[in-house]
Amino acid sequence: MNKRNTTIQDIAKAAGVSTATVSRALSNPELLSQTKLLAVKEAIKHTGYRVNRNARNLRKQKAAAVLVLVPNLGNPFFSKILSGINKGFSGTDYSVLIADSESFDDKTQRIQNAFQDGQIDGLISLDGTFSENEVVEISYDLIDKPVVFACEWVENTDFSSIRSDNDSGARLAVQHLYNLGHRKITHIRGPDSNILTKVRQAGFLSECKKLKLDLTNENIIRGDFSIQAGYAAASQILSFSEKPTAITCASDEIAIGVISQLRKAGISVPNDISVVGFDDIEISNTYIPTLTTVRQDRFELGLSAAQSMVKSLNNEKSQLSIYNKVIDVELVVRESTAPPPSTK
Amino acid sequence: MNKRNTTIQDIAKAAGVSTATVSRALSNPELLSQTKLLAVKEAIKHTGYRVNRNARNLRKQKAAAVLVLVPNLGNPFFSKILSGINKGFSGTDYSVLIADSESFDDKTQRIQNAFQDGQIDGLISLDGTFSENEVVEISYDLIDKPVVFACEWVENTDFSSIRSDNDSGARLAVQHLYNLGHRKITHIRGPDSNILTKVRQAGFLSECKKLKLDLTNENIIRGDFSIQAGYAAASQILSFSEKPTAITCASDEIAIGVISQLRKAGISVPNDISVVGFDDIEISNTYIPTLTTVRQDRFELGLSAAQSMVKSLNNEKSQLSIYNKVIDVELVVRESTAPPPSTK
DNA sequence: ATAAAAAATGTAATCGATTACATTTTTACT
DNA sequence: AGTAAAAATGTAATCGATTACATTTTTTAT
Repeated sequence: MNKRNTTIQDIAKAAGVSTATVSRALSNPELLSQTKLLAVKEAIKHTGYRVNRNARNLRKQKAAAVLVLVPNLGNPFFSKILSGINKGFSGTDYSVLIADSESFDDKTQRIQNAFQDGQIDGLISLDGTFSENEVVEISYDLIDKPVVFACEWVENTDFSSIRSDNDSGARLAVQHLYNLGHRKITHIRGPDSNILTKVRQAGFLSECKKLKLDLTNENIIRGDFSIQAGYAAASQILSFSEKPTAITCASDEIAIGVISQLRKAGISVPNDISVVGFDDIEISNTYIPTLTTVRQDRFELGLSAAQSMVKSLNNEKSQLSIYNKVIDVELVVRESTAPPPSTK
Repeated sequence: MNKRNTTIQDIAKAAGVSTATVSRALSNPELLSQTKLLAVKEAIKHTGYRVNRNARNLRKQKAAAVLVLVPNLGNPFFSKILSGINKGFSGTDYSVLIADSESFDDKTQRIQNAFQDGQIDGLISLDGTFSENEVVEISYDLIDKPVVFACEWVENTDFSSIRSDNDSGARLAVQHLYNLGHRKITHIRGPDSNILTKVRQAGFLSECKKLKLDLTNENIIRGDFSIQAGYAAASQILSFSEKPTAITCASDEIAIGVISQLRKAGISVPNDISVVGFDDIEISNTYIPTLTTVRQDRFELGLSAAQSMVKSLNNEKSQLSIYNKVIDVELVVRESTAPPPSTK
């Protein structure tokens, strides 16, 4: 029942070599002669030996784990990214620890602790809402430790980052509506503090200007990424003297909220108003109406982030290099957009 | 830049005590005199010392981590459970590792490895699809190590398990439809191998019998939990000579797929056919029509699983005890159900 | 054939905390 | 006051792998 673990000593004895040789067989097999290597491999196979991670990590001063910081685990948007991250680490020795920003008061404290405890070698953050102070805190402690932002990021910092082409996404949505004949378009933005909000709104406004569309303060409605924000935005829109003929949203959830609320007020999507989402979450293809949206490849986002982290982690000697990658987005045209009523 | 870590030795020196005393201050403060305890605490605060997990774990032969096995991370259903699990471990010393059953060929191998490498102290599985052989494999290696199944489970085994009251859920759906006047109800079940499929179907059939409803082989349609399965099931139903007036589904996703497909064939939900889902995922409250469904408290499921795991983990000496918990479900009545057309 | 260089292997220190066991100090009781 | 019991503290071995350094063996070049 309480059999002592098989250790490197046992293997050494069984194979008739020293512990150093066994260790080398494990991590630098090219240093060994065929004979000894074979003997060690044989002994390992025979005993079913497995290295003790704690011992290795203690000696190597590593954790063999990375922390993934998720803004809100309950939000299905992130799980697909996680899935990609997991994929990116499968086949490596690294474990993936997951932490939910929401579940602790002081996330930088949490990150620092994890690093200082030797629990993690790197950080992948899907959460871009760090204040300047917080950035300093994690940078200071993470000297020599890689940090990668995925999906969201922090402006004016030099952390690695993998992101979607949010600007193009916002523009594609506007272009699509413009081509359908829409001239009065409202954008429902995400939460104020969010970088995605900023970039998508900028893309929206810039494209509107380029197309010479009139812009008033009714062109932007504040929200957050939730369905509830969509409800609220719809109510606002209903109060406008001159309603827009089309809406672009900073997320699919907003879009769904808007559609559902407009419908309650007797306004049909897309017959009366067209709606474009952002993200292409699972449901968008099945919602009624199916949602025209800008697809972000979330799995790829996670996968790339993991891969760039692995690269950084292996790059022991050289100073940390910054990887940046922008992933293409794609406009998926479905039922929620149509020409504006007047042109019918 | 490369400052040596602060160790227990440094603290001992600073506080004028032995390393044993420092260690005790960390894990058994009640053994120490006020004076020494204070001195140690002071030194720790002053230096910002943090224990090295690898060293502690090596010595204690622990991992201070648990593995959560998720059938498919990309599926939003699980993220809320994960969130609960995370919550359950916050405030403890344990880290949560997440693995995706889908991402490796041999999941028991993966689990065994994690245990043998000393990477984990326990396993929480959201995945109940283990063959007899696989169960033996994990049981054998996990002697003394806690395993908790959450949401799904494996029959005829004595692992701890936290689950929803699936039987009641299935019955509640049937009762609700019966009360509305429905007499011909079809159930769309989940994937064959899944325990939830089995239990929900049994609940459905048993309740139908209790209510003296006629049952033919058209009362059960095979599927899996996906939207696509809903599509397929809808097509089958359309081919029935005598269509049901109501449908209960093994998941909300199925329900959404069914509704969307029926609608394409010109059949309205709930006017022509009523549909009840299972789970109450995020979208169910916003889908058009909003979905009548059986709510599972997924966060609670995860939280309970984590808590029972923590209990087992702390219960060092005593033999492993089995915790079982059944969590109540609740019928949430929304727009997708109505009396059958004939009674209008 | 021999010296020098390169490759292979071994010895033992090391990573940092925990804890069995030994020792000292304090408390309780006669 | 004196002794036994209890509490507090210390010493040093230990967990299991890695690696600096030392030593031996093999290869290469003259």
